[in-house]
Amino acid sequence: MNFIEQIVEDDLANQIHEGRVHTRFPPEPNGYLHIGHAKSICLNFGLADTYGGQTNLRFDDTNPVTEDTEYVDSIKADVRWLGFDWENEFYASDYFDTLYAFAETLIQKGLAYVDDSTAEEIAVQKGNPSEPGQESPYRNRSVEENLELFRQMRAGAFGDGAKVLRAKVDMASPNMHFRDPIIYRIKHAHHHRTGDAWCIYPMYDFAHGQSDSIEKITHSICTLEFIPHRPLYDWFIEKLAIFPSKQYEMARLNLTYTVMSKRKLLQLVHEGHVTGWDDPRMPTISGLRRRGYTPESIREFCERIGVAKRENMIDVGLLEFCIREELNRTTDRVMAVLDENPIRLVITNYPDGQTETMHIENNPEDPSSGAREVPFSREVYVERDDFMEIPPKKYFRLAPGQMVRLKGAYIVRCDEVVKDADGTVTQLNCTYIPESRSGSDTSGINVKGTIHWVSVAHAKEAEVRLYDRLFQVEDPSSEEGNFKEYINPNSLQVIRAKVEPNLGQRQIGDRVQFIRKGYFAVDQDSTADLLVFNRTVTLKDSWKK
RNA sequence: AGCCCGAUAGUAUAAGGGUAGUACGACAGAUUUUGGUUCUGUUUGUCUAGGUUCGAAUCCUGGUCGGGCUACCA
Repeated sequence: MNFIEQIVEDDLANQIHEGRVHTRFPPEPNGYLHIGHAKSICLNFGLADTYGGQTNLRFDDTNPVTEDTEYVDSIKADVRWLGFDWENEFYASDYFDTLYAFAETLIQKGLAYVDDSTAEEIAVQKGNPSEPGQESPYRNRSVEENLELFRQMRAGAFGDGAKVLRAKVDMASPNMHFRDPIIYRIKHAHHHRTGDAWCIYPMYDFAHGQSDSIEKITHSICTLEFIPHRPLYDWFIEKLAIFPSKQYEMARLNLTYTVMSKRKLLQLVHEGHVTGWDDPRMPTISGLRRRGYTPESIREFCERIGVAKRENMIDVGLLEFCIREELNRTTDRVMAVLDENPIRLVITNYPDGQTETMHIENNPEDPSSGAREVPFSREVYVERDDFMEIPPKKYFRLAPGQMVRLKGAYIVRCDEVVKDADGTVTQLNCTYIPESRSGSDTSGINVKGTIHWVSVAHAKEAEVRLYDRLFQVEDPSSEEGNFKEYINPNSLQVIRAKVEPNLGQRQIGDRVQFIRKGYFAVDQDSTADLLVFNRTVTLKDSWKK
């Protein structure tokens, strides 16, 4: 049980809200969701699920300048894809009237004032953490004057930045957020939902907690950086005498070899370091989806990383473990030779022109998956990596004089190596053992190595995109200089490959295991003529030369 | 400097005063027609100094280290 669940159970035991649990997931629609959001989504929806509560999806859309419906749509699609359904779909902008009324209430109580100071002046007034701030010269305007001014602000009488509404709290507080925080600012900007109805917009601190309260949220979960905001959150709720939602903070997710801030991800997209928010190298939900990750694997990951207050850096290997674990159970095995120009293996004692149909099991982990037919003939492609002219001691693959099994077919022995003018190996002449046919092997020969292959006469061409980590260092954000200096220049390698003919039936999004190579998903760029595969993750490889 | 948060194997995360456990990783072995999977085993930990207590990872105090706070962003 994590500490949040502990709090919920305590509250339940104490009948805090008549045993009601109501959470919310509050994204700002100014970017795509990433794996860090998935942690929050799983926690919030998971809590409601575990304790019989509800979860609202609420867009925190109080800054029209950066927000857009494109993001609203992608966020909804991503949450659904992750497997969650919200009780209500709300927008902070739904509450603009209420929030405005709250502001007037505060003014009337003498707890807010209109300030004509500039941003710079306000910054100076705030002082610094070790010294108290100074009061604004406008701090003691009368209630009537403040009301009048605020109404004029709303009516559009002033330009952007001319005035702000500030809460009157405590300019000497050691908590900087208490030093008369700005709660409304003037922005003559078009809002993606309210259009031009407003020219003043509430700040986060004057919108989030109140929205929670309006929705009667019982447990409002956010990340650690909001801890200093909590006293303010409580202060507004107390002064406004509204439903007492409570805020709890957990550590955000950090993953090795990537960045997780929306600002940085936005840069990667806008500056073309990746192809878009859904680039398979991105830690976004849409990127992971395109990469071949499943919702189940992401939920499993979120389950395993836990929830706590200490800052953490999760090894991306754990995410990979989660997807391998699922794909191992669920995907068909197929053969693909991932080489631009693979080695041609010629079986000299196999009849020219003959084709045999091999029946190869789809998934040894799942007997119900059945078998498929794979054509075998005299010439097959094999991986360049599966041959070494001078092999090290424990090399189980092809080498002069060495025998291997061609997966699902015969055992062959390498007799002769053919090279081109540059000395590059182009062909291996082999002989096969006729009695070693898979499933009816009477040869009595035991080979250590089994390799995959694709019949030359039947092979289909495919494009394969091999992805590696986007960054070369574990924590790009903590390194010297700009994080972009640490982008991995080899994070994407696009190659042509030879694949089994029956792969032509696959649809976009389908996942397979290329035997001995990894898990791959059919990309949306696939056409009728050319399948495109994204490598989701490699297989574990315990072979060390 | 002031205030706030945190500290348990390499990485995460449990243990609510009573045997420090789990997962991932790493290493070793077994099985294997994927050097995959599976199975078995091994490895490594309570930041520090005091205090309270029969007993402290847990409670208290000081220190150390890490992080946050001084946007008309959220």
